[in-house]
Amino acid sequence: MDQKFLSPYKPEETEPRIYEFWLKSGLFNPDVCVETGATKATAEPYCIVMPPPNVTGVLHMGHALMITIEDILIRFARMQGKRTLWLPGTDHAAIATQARVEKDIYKKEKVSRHDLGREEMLRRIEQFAKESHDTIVAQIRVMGASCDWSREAFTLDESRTKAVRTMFKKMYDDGLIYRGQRIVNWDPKGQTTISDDEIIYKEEQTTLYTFKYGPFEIATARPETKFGDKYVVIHPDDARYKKYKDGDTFPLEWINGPITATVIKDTSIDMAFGTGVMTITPWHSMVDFEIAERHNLDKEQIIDIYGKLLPVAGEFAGKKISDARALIVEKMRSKSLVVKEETYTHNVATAERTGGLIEPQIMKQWFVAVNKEFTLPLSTITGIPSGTTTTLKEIMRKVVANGDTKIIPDHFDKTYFHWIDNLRDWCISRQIWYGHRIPVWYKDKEVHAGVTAPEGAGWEQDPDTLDTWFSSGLWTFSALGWPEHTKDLALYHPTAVLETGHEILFFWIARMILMSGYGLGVAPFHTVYLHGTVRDGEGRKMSKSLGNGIDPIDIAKKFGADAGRMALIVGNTPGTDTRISEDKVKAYKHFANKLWNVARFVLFAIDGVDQSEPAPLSESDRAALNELTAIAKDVTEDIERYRFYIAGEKIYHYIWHTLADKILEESKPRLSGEDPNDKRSAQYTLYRLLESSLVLLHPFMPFITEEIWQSLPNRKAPLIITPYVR
RNA sequence: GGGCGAUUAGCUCAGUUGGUAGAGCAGCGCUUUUACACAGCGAAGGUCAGAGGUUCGAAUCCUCUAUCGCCCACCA
Repeated sequence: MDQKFLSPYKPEETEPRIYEFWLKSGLFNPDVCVETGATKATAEPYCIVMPPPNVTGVLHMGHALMITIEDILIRFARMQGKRTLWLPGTDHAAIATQARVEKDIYKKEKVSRHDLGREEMLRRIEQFAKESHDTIVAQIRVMGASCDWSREAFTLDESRTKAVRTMFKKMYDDGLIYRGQRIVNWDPKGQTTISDDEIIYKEEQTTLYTFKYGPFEIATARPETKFGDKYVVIHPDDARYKKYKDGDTFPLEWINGPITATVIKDTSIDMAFGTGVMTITPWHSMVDFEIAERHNLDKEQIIDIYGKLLPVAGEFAGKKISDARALIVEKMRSKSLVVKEETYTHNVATAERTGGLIEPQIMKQWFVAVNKEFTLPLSTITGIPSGTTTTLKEIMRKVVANGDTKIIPDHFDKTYFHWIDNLRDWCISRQIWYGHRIPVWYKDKEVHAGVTAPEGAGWEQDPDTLDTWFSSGLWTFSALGWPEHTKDLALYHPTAVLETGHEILFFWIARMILMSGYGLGVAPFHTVYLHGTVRDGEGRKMSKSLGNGIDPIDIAKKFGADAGRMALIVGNTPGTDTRISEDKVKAYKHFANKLWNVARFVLFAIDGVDQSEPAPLSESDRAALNELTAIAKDVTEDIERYRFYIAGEKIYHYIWHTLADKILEESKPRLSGEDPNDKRSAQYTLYRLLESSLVLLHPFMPFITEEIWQSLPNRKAPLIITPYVR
């Protein structure tokens, strides 16, 4: 017996060594598994494309949970003999990464990206992204992830750029991508548009002013936008204003002098709010914009992209809106137009990345039309046969509704449908520098969309970049080599499982379904497994400001990655938040040591002899072996049904409280007893039970199980490719 | 405002198709017995948020109420 078993288990010594052993074996690569005969070439393919972590810094425990679940699925599939590929990668995360680097640079050097220029700024971001990437890869390795590093992809590398441009052109040619004047969420601080999903609403206390507006009274929290308001909107059923007809005009005295206003009747007005009358600012409000669109009204810009007032504001032109508000109210007072001022609490839209106050603007942007009909030439999507006319929205809906993709836990499909049904056209252009530049070139009135720049001089590329979710949406197939017809793509797509946090169901999962459904005519994955948020011991979200974040590397150092993995998995049901504390991890470190000592005992008991030759068994030993067979079957079924939280616990419980506490104890007198047959039966049984336990536990605690496996007598194949059910 | 989920032992959570409640941690008592004190053995601890209903039988299915959490939308 190896001397190392005489002292307690040391994960910090074992884990890096075992990971190196796996890397050297090449067995993370399915092609190597086929070459060495570990996997049959004809075996069923099984693929997970890793959700690419953002290269914005370091991984947190949420990523650790993701890595653990996926590694369990992957190791389980590989041990079942499937042709198993786990493809790792990272995401450039355009806005998030640029904002992070801009912040760092400003903190250190007090300069903005505009001071540095596009080229230098991009150089700095790429440098940061590379360092962050290396950190992330190191963290993923520490967790024991058995992913194929030879296939690693990046959402902004050459191959993925080609995929993005190919998809853009295809959608453009199909009329699904268009450029239009539309109201967008403008972040004056970040100087970019952002998507609806990147907005965070913050509660704010402000003053609600009621102004006299001709014969009406109107309420507003934003006096500084009111300069151009020349439409007054009333609900058609509002009895108080029956005498005013749609289209009536009337003169009135307004902020900078007399204007003429027009009455508009629209059912979107809430009669119960304030006076039931409002004026609209279509250029700077989503709701107002929609009213203006419905009635074909004029739209006028009041505020520029830096948050300053335009000449329409007269004497206030050039002032920042934050400074202008009080001055405008003062002027309104002097003209006796202020009727009422009251304290008012409402939510203001802010940008998730920069914290800037969102100012809606009408701008020329690129959009993906989600309701526009087109013909899908080749499709295996249930309910959308090849050659039928459909919409992107319909694809997103049917893939989930008809079960091509199953979401776990299933109650999330309600949330998903709710989102799909309220979906508007997707604004995909961003005014930032880091990311995929829009593959469109202009020359005078000519527009060229393509994978490469057009021939000839005088073409200028669109300065904007694409929403990062555009490239993420292609991930399942771009990572496998699309648009090239690669062997990997044919073999591994659609992928088996997409495992991620539920907070990106809309951002990402819906868009992957859109892209794969549209581009390839298939659902990108059979199953979506959504894990919950990992919280600290007190139930708080882990964050930098609270300082309660746990680095997976620290956990691995202190308790072992195996223990960290078990702590994240056991009792953690899909879609539900989980708490992680050092106490819980410590418990599984103890378990690792328990298993270590079981191995020590068994190795000692078998006298260093290979016990794989069957022996005549006592009745109780036969029962013990049968019991384990039953547990193995049970656990296999649990994993197949994505119940890792219970599978892990069952194996834990078996090893500790059956194998160690009962079987081991009962074997002691038999091992030192007089009956050689009984001793042999006990030895064989102990050996078999240990062996099977290691197999069962391997997907959960890969390091220690492989380490012990390697110490068994006459061991040839690594545990990582040993069949799961024997 | 709309939607989703949760409420089970002191704490954190399981409980798969309905069959008189389970685990870890903490705590209590005993034990340093030659695999392990990162341990063993033992005991204790819950009217399963509340009310009503379906059923031979409900933590589990249905209705309502309360509390908490999350997501979406956002009112001038």
